[in-house]
Amino acid sequence: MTTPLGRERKHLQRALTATDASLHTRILSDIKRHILSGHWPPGHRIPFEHELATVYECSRMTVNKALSELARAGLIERRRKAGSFVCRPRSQAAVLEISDLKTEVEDLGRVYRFTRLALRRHTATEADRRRLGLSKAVPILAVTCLHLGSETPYCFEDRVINLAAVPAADDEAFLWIAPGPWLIAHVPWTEAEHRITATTPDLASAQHLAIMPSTPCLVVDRLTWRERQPVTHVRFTYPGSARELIARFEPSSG
Amino acid sequence: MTTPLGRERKHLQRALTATDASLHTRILSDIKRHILSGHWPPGHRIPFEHELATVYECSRMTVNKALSELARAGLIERRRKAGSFVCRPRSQAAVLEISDLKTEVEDLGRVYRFTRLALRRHTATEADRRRLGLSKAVPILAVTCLHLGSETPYCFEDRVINLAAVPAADDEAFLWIAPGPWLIAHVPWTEAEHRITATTPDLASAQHLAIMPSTPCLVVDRLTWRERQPVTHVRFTYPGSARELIARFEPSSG
DNA sequence: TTGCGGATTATGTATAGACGTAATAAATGT
DNA sequence: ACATTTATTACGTCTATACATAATCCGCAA
Repeated sequence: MTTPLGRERKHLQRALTATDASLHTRILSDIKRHILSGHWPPGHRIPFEHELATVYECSRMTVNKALSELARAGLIERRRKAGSFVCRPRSQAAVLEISDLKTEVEDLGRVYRFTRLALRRHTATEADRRRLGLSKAVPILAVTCLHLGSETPYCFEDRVINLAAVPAADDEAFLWIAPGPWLIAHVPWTEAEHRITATTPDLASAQHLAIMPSTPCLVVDRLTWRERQPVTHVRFTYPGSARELIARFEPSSG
Repeated sequence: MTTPLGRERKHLQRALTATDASLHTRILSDIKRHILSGHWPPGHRIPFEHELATVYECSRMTVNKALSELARAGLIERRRKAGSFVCRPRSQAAVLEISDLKTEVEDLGRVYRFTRLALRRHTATEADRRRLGLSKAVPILAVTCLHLGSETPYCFEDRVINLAAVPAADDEAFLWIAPGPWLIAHVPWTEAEHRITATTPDLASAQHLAIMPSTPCLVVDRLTWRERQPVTHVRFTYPGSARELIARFEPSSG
């Protein structure tokens, strides 16, 4: 029977579940398993909150916590009165982990080193403004760097920094710390947009990377904002052979 | 004063908050704003749950819901007894939205069409097994397609499907529906790994795309599993000029 | 000074109940 | 037959409380 016994029942549940973490975690992974295995196909209505609460002998709030997380993860869709339904998989999405270059190079088992090439402070030219999506001629800092793996050119970095957004960058020479890590440490939180293309390198890149101008290169453009204010634009040019961007996608973070 | 007035106080709160959604949503976005603006820098301890509960005149559970979400989003870190702290930004990560090719082409304002080229059913060769990460010689389906934008070659698709994982694919000719959309509709949920590289195209790709073999191409390799079982491997080859992968990153989904 | 043990405290999990909200289904009137 | 109202239902939010858990703080002793 389902007489409400409160705390007493909770302890019973604990004893039975044992090994696993919390109850709502267990409910969550149970449902996730049903969905991932295909046992509950897209469109299938999963049991109501009160039904699951009865099955797991817990309160509706506990079930709600599990279902809410599944909804935020995009595995289920919840509709009032109707119930909760398994979503159809999203258009393929992938989380592209773009760690910093040091980690990247060292993951390949090579020794990381970078050299700062040019560093120039000036007011934004038309080209700079276009790169940053700015209309005003703010002061900017232009930096170029070469990143090496075991003394072999690995990546050419061409960056402009909006000094109006990051005044502190003006006091930095970027000889001991690369612009990327420095910015991460000094600009609290950012939004970013990445553009990934395959092209032949421009002359400067080809020269610094010591490759033929016809070598296909992977070019990653990153524009970073903070509170809608453009902070920095950077172009990374990798010789196509040197680099693979790897992205993983799983339905949920669990 | 902070006399507990329960429901009465809740209605007062509603009146004050008005415009916005739910209380825990408002608490969440308030805190997020503090972090994104840099007002609360990384490492900063945000107010305790009970403090926020007092400020917002609500119960601790409501604050808990907001803080839990922020923790799951990676904006804050929570430590028992110590409190909740603003995280330092993750190594740059980006959500790469790889929608289906139809949408992709139509977003460029062109008319989508695809043609199926070859379709062959056979047991997995050594090369196929390597592509899928299989050790056994299962039956597979090999398909090649050409995707066009306004009758211009846009992308060459070279795919193998593990028929042991998706037997139903054997009855499909892929003349009216492309393999990608068909699989999404028939394989419920999947994990995937993407590899993105820049290279010169192989002969078949260059020929079908009607480009010079020296043209830099963006190559996207996608390996898809379901419950750890390899489902399909596909290689998309885009002429570098035709394609940009765009990825956006924000600290949280909100 | 250093190491250990207990008190303190913030978060983590769960509950039972309440009311709001939106969408469906049923009953009703035209 | 169709439109409109009403009732039902399941999710959404919030409360007040309880106890678990783990880390820190503090005092005491070696």
